[in-house]
Amino acid sequence: MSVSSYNFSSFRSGSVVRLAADNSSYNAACGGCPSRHISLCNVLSARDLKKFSEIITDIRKSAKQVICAEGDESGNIYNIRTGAVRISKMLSDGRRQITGFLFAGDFFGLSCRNKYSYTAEAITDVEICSIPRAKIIDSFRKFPELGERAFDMTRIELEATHEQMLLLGRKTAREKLCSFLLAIRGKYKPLDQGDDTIVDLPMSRSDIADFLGLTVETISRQFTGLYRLGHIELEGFHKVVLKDADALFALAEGD
Amino acid sequence: MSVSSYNFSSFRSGSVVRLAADNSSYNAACGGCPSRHISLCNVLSARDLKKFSEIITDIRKSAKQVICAEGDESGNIYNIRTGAVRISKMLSDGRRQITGFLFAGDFFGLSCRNKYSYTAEAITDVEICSIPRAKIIDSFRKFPELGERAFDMTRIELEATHEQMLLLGRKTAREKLCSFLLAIRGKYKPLDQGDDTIVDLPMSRSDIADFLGLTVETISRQFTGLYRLGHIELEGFHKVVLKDADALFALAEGD
DNA sequence: AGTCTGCTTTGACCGCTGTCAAGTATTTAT
DNA sequence: ATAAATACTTGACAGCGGTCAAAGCAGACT
Repeated sequence: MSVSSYNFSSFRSGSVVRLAADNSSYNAACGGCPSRHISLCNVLSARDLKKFSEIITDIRKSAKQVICAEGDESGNIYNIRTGAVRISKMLSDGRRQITGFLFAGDFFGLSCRNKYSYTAEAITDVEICSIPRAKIIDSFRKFPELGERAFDMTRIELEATHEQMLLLGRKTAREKLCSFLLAIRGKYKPLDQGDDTIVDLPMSRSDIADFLGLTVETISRQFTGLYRLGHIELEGFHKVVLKDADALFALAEGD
Repeated sequence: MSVSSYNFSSFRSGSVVRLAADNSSYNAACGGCPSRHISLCNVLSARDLKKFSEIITDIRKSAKQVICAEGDESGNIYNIRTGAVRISKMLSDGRRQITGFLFAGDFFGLSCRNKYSYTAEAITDVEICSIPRAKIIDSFRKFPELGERAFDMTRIELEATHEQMLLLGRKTAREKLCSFLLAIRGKYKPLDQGDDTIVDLPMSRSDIADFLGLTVETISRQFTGLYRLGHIELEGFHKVVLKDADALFALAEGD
């Protein structure tokens, strides 16, 4: 089964993705996990995974539900099996910054001490697994390769946030949207159709705005602008066809 | 010897901070290190530190010199012993985003794979130690507490970048500058003088602008604005007296 | 099917911050 | 010390993106 079977277009329907059990003896919680091969835990042997799975709780949330809230006691870390999640921070007057969109295989909740420093909400229906913080930190000691993998993933995330800071601080609205479309495309490598690439956007315009430091109206105008230039086409609100990725790439950095 | 002895006001002169050797038998490279107690390596025992110090090279750079450049092969990670460093990324047309200011005890260069994804430059004269990537990753395995400490520091940095994304995407110019002044104050806990707090800013106005996603002119106008409100006073370009930290705090979040 | 509700698009206008330019202060070099 | 270069401040003006308002669209629920 290939990775692309799990790109996020596959769960937009909200239906539950359930793999047929394979022939291994994994604990049910992890054995059938559709994101296992791209998750934190993919470094564990079958034997270690079974042990590891004992500390895991399965959770499902439907779209728009809160998974954890800024300020809550950060008792658990969460790993996404299917679906899309947004991570956000708010100012007291309601201004919101989305700091990341997370998908199958991504985890969150580790970069906090006592309290979550951000809110995580389900964008689509999601399946996630929850792991007590104290226990996963134990696991990092028990299974050093797991700790290394978590560290690696954290470093990759840190690099991505640096790129996003460049975007937020220095790019124009058009550059921001082009960068975003390409980043989403790159991250989930959706199927190519001819020369065009179709990108699924499970999040709303307002989510995109709050991710890029813009308003909904500006996002909408930029989508229209790119359409008029012939670089994209819109199929409903949540699908974008990239007609000319090279042009988008050029626009993304102001060249 | 307290941490505050090493707050960054102490090296603004550019003079070399050198501690009297203590009575231990540390290797010279690390034994006299003025940032040892706040650095990565502070978790190592005297014995382990001695071993660890064998892979370290001391480096000095004077202000404005490049330590490593975006795109260079990322062979080393760097730890700051004294001085201030700026980390930045650039767009092809020269627009720059500073993603962080680093000081004694901070390290950089780990969150990259083959190439550095950012440029690091000395703001003041600096003393840094350089450690080959491959060897420090080895050390993480040999001294697990060192790896955990690096992981912890990386997670703290990641949380800070989330806060900075909120600032870049959603705060006004005034809110950005107030947040910045308070963050610098909080980070280095400089000496209080009466009720006022004096904050040292080794970086230029243009560095501050590129850190906050603004222009030099806007930074300058905001400094003047805060001065006219009576919340700060300027002592030369590189010292700010916070006359009313509470007011700044309120302004930092738009309350 | 039809209505409702929330999401998205579009338009008109405004204001914050950027741009350009000139003048002042500070640092560096001689 | 003096001169030159660099850094900072201030002013006038412009424009990008925000705000406010209204209309179009799509999915949800009877």
